[in-house]
Amino acid sequence: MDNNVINQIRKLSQQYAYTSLQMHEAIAREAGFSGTDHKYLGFFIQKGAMTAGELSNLTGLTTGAVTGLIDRFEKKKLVKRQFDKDDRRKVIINPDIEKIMALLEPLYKEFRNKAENLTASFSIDEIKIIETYFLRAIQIMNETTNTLNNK
Amino acid sequence: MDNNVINQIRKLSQQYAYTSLQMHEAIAREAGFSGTDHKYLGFFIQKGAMTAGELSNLTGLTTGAVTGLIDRFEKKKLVKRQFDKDDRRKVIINPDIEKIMALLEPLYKEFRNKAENLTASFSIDEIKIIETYFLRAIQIMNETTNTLNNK
DNA sequence: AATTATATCTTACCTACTAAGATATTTACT
DNA sequence: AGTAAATATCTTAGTAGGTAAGATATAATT
Repeated sequence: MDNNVINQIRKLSQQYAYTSLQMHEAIAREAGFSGTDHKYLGFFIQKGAMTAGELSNLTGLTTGAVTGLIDRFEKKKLVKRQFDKDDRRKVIINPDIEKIMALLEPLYKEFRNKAENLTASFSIDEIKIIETYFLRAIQIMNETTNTLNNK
Repeated sequence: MDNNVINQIRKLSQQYAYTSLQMHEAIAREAGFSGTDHKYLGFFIQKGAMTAGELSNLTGLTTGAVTGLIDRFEKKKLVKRQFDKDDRRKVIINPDIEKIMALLEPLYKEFRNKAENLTASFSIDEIKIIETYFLRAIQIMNETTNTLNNK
């Protein structure tokens, strides 16, 4: 295959990832999250309740850092700490999904509408192609990350 | 269009961006960059030489933070400070692209090979579709970011 | 020549991280 | 059961990298 085509896709996918990061940072800033906390908000929405230890594993942060993270979110009443009934050492982080959503949704709305329109502008067959690309690319990146992290 | 299809693409694109971020962080860690410096390496590769002020604008960091950033990169001999001949206030950051590449390339190699194979597994027409999706999505995200940043 | 503007650096302070150890609880072993 | 070891989270001390404000050096303006 033409190298230019491959290079073009490579550059576009890099740019896509970077632009996405920029947008998420802008949204987080507007929502009042300083620094890197926005990176962890997604976990609460995707995974729902989890223990502090699980969050530590997911994020790669030390348990001390997770304690601080929960403190900051709790102060904003976006999550609540609860002790596990069966193992009272465990701290279950209970996110207030509705509140988090209510905070973020207005900021995502513009993007979401446009993105939906973009998707809808493709045919089902075309979407299948995009889906396949995403799925395989995600797989490849995960493989690379795992290789590096287990070195 | 079917809402499930649209939702699926939305989730995949989110996951794609997040997975990409994870991979870049793993690569940066392996290359010996602490914290968030990896975010700025791309600027040097893409833009080449630039002044400290330009970097400050590009990154959104204060000039003080940029001074520290350049110091850290200079200590690793990945960039050099030079004074502008015509305006001696200006500090030109001269990246050693070859050295930066030599540092990163082995870590990207696995991913790059796999990504090229992935791209090559699609037909030209299919690639055009993926390209179009990326281009439009990038545009939409930039619009959203700009809207938020100018609020 | 004096004033103002600009580009970068310095300083003081702050936030969020890590590493190591403290605390509370559970599990395993005799 | 009683003791030791393991586990989950929190606390503390130290560090890195950020901001805001002001210092310094140079350039542009009047």
